[in-house]
Amino acid sequence: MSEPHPLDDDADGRETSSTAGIDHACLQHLLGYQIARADIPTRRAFAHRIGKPLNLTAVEFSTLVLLAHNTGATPKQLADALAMHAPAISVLLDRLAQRGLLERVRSETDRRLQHVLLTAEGRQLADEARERSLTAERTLLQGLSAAERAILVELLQKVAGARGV
Amino acid sequence: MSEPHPLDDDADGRETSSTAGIDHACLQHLLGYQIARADIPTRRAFAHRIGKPLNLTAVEFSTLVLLAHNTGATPKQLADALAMHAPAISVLLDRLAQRGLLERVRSETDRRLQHVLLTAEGRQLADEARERSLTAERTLLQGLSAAERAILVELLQKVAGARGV
DNA sequence: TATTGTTATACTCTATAACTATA
DNA sequence: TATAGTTATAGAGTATAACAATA
Repeated sequence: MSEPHPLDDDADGRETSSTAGIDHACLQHLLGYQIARADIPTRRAFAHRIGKPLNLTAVEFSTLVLLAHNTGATPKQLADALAMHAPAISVLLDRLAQRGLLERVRSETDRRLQHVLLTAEGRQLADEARERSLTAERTLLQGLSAAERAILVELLQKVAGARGV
Repeated sequence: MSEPHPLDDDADGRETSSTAGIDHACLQHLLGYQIARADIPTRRAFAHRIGKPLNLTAVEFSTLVLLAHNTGATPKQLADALAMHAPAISVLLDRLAQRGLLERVRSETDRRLQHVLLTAEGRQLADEARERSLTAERTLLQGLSAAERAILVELLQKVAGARGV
């Protein structure tokens, strides 16, 4: 996407080679396509800077950061915030608990509920991860000005809040 | 995301209820998080307007549209354009071929290559799908001005072209 | 009767290795 | 020796149903 014109044909009209790219101008205007494409370097940057070194998936990262700022959140709240289903959150929390990063305690006032609490180790990892996320973000968005970054985030928030159907 | 302040606590400092949302301001500035959130209504709109009525996944849709504008593209070119691995494209094309939407013909000049061609039915479905995508796009982005839409697409393209690592 | 959370299960996606046929 | 494409397979992610405990 950084090349000026990544089309197949040369200027003199030579046949398309099998290794050259094809023209995706027909999809460029579609938000879903652009989101999917922007997601690729974003996930790669996450994996490189956070995921692999800290052994965290994207949702594990989000869960830890959310819990660091929302002490005692319930699994249901996490599921809603992360757009995940209850069973997925359940096994996710199992995994993080087994690593000693968090604990689940029954609510006193409503014994159906649990409150999820980070351990000291969990909080430390959450802080480390969030710090790394700032570096990763800078590297990923170095082609954009500060104003452009702010606009991008704002517009994505508008899309996220859209009804869509 | 459309509410002004979707925080847990009421103004008088009442305790967080289990059903209220939690504060994700700590993640709001992260591009990966925003992309993941914007992806949700986008995929929902796709499924509602195109995926279910036309029985197409997002990559199947993209494949048909790409082929409609790049007659005779090779599986490798499609794999590169869609950021998919060769085996995934292989079974994807199998599925679409079995539905009578496309055909694969061996290249005369290099018999390792195939050229993928839409059938009349495939081309018709591609046209129908692309037409529906315009409607879906309008509905999804009705909260944004035309200028904002253009900026959003442009900024996402910049991100897609970023090195990121 | 409704809600929270768990377990079990199935289905899709993705990733890799191993193979063929061509060059 | 390298490339295009296929098959087989394993792994992760995601979805639903069935269940237990509590309200």
